[in-house]
Amino acid sequence: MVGMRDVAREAGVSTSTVSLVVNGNGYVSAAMAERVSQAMKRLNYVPNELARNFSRNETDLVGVIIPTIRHPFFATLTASLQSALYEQGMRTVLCSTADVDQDVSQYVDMLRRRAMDGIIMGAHAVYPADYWSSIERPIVAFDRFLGGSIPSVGSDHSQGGHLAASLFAHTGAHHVVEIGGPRTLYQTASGPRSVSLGNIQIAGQTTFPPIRYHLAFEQRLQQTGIHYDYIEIENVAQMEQFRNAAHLAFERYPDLDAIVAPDLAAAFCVQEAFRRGRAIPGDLQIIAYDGSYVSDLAGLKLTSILQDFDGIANALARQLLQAIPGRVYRAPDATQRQAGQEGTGLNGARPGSVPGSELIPMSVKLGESTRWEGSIEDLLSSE
Amino acid sequence: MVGMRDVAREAGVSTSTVSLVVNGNGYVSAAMAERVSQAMKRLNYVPNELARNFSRNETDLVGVIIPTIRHPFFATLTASLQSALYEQGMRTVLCSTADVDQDVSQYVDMLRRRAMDGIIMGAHAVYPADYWSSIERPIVAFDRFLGGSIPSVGSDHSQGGHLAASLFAHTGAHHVVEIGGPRTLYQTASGPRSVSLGNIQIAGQTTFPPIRYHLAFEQRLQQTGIHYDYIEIENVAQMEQFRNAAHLAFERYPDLDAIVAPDLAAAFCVQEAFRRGRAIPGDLQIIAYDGSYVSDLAGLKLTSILQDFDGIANALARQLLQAIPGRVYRAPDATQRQAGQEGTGLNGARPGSVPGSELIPMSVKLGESTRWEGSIEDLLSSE
DNA sequence: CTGTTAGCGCTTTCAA
DNA sequence: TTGAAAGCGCTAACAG
Repeated sequence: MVGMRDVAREAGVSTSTVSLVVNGNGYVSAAMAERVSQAMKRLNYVPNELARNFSRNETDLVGVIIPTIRHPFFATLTASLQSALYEQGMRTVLCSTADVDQDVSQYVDMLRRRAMDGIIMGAHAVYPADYWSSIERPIVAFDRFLGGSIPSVGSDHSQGGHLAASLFAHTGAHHVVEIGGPRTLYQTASGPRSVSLGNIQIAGQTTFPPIRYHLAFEQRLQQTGIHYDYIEIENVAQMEQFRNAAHLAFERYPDLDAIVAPDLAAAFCVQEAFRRGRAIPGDLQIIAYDGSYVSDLAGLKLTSILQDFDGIANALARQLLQAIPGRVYRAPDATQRQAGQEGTGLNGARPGSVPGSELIPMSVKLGESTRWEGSIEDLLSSE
Repeated sequence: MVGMRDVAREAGVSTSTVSLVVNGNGYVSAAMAERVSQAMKRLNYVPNELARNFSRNETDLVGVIIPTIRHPFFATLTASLQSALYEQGMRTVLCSTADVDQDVSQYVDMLRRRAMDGIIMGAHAVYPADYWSSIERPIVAFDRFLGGSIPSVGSDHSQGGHLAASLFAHTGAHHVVEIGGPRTLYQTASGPRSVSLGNIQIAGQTTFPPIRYHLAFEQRLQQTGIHYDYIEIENVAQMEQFRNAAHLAFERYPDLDAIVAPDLAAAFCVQEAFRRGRAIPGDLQIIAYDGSYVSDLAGLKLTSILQDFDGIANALARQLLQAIPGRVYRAPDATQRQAGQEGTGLNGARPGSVPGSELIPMSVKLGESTRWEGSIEDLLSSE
């Protein structure tokens, strides 16, 4: 293997000069640089990144922990993340826990051993807050609060919940069924505390922010007196559960006339509706929550509450880069920033109460599965 | 940072002994091992993987190059790949070219610089064969032939094409429309050679094996005298194109009564059909090719030609590991091997003509979008 | 601007 | 079974 010394010898310079040329940082005269470049070319020199990593004590690798890359939501988010990270000179190590049937700890250990420069944590895990804080390496959480000083980024789900409920409230829904994640995640940041799904309104943070969508949703429905029920999906990584939940919704609540569900579940609901001869949106309205491409495939264009995947990804990348010592976050082009926006943008971001946390605004894309004829602005102004 | 020397000092042994204990390979007395372990615990020692990588000249990282992780097909494949690689002690670096708007060469350079131990190449690239062979580092291709000695793994698409055509032939289709990838990839392994889509039958390899599906499909249809047309998708990474292709199929060929299409396109075809009041499968039959979960979401259960994602992933992982010097491939449990099998398994794998190449058998899952009432065995035995 | 030099933390012969 | 020691290839002071 031809190394720097060889190049240095060939060019008649020292290794440090070669290093400067390769990395293009320090001051090297043009002549010298040229001479070295020629030597590199002659010898077919390829820098050894392992040695470089070892020396710098960095890998430029970021672990992206998610439940499964199969799921369109996480696939879409991961695509945005990979792009945002790439712009910052970082590469993505895929860490989908359900796909490899592994605990999160495997990947955290890689972080500890410095195999990665940081981690974006977007999967469920059972560790107490001090597990995370004791790691003392760059970690940023997606849609969850891990512990004291670990930043968190996620969509503004209270806004999303409010939007969904408003749509139903203004289109004369009577019985809404919501399909969503496990209730065991209904906990406050101050410790595990189970929360009734009844009439209460939570103060403070939940450890699992998407739950705020449910709460806002519920609250808004109650204003209008719409009856609603909840169907729980235990494991987001198992697609079967989305189908089962959809089936259950129709079996258990024959009089339902409105559904909000993660778009995978929403797609199955469409199928159930077709099969049972329920007309959409005349007889039954459906809102897909998340807004991955699946909401476009489901037999008709679903109205959906969109997450701003690129916005989330950029925020995550920024938070992570800021947590890596010696790194600076370079903002992407303005043109790129807007790429994720589709449909109607709403409120600006509001800071969460956890340090470094960010809420990314959501938006609505009206499709064929709801009855609202006007614009979203119309809807909101009539609130 | 506490390193091996510290542990060695604490335990009163040499660093090499500590190394042996950490890696659990050499011969160390139980007492000594225990003493060292205690010391590690006391000092909270965490091995530095960068130093290890540097020393071993390995990273245990594999780059998975695909067009986009957004696409359900590649997401599913990547999930299987990640699992297969994890079992071999390798981690996955996500390299989706369209998501980061980068050329394949960026990732190949990483391979050259030893930032990864190998690459699985599943995206389109324009380089000549000698580009790939000159790299002289572990590379395995998915569904394409790159160059002389680079192994290739992919589904047996001629089988898939034959299956699809047989289904149509036996259910009285008259006008079949096929939606598929770019025709410019219709090249033989012996060099770029464009191939008419007319009546000819190709001898030899195409550089892009999925094309064989088209050829087999066409050939089988001709036996029955079924009229057919082809609609081309230029860029697989752009989902819009799938929708457009679906729309185009109905506009251009109003009398079509059968469609084969990648499942994303198939899903949009269902939507078009609904919108136009075409009854499925009575009036129009649809076969989804690939068989990712999308074929279950599309408003009804689509009949699909399935790729064996786990089978493909295991073969890719095996080929790659065998190409990495000093690595041995350990076969996964029998239970895991079958995980990917769904529907009806068919012919066994047939070796391709390129060294190290493998063809993974495909299968059929009958859904609601075709009219065949019997089993697949019935269908094939009536051939 | 360029060269000298001292590591980075671990693996791996080779001796003892 | 354990220890001593020589790197692995590059970076980054520091000196010139």
